[in-house]
Amino acid sequence: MARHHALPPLSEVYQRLREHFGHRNWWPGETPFEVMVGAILTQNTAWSNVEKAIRNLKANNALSIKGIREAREGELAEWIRPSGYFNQKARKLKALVAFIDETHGGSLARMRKVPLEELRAQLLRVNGIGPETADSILLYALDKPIFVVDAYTRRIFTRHFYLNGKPSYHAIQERFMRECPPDAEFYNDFHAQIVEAGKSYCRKRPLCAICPLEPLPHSAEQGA
DNA sequence: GACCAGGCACATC
DNA sequence: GATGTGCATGGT
Repeated sequence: MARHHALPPLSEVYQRLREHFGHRNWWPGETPFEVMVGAILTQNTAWSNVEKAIRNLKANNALSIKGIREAREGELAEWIRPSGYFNQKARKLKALVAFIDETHGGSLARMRKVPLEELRAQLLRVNGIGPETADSILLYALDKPIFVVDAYTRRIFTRHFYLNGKPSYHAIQERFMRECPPDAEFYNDFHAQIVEAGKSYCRKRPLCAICPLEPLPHSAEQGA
């Protein structure tokens, strides 16, 4: 089914979300490194589970570059067990720290100085870091102006006819970054608004009353 | 007891 | 390049 009139620009979508949810300026995490760890632990996992894992890491003084460097992978896995996929994620945390050590001398300050595109390419080579995790780290831990695409983004904007078919991660990211100013603060809050809206979206229903976006008569998913 | 959640690597065609 | 599968916990 096609739309017969023009969609509001993405900036207006952002404004509507923001009026509904208020400013988020978001990512739960006290330090940039904690944000990086959270980005890995939350892969395909509810944040409530990640919180338990983060608490365990803190309780064992392991939520730091040094802490993860010195921990054995086995005990790391036990600490992060509540976040699921704990064996894989323990390996991923080790890989992240090894990358920071080997490529940036163990310094986030040095890492932050690397230009966006180069740093993104470096991150994508690290085991366990794919496009979304890389972009979450760049935007939320390092304040780089890059738009994070996630399952909520895909679902919501497909249902509201901004996306058709099954566009790639890159295609969706391009769409947002072409229409929006390259501003880290803006990308930060926009993505936060999308997550907030996504959480209140019922997965199986075309739309929810709470969704501040324009109500639609039917779902746009499944090639409609 | 299914089904799901802020993915990713790897195998296979 | 597209598609399928394993990874694993805790909440609904």
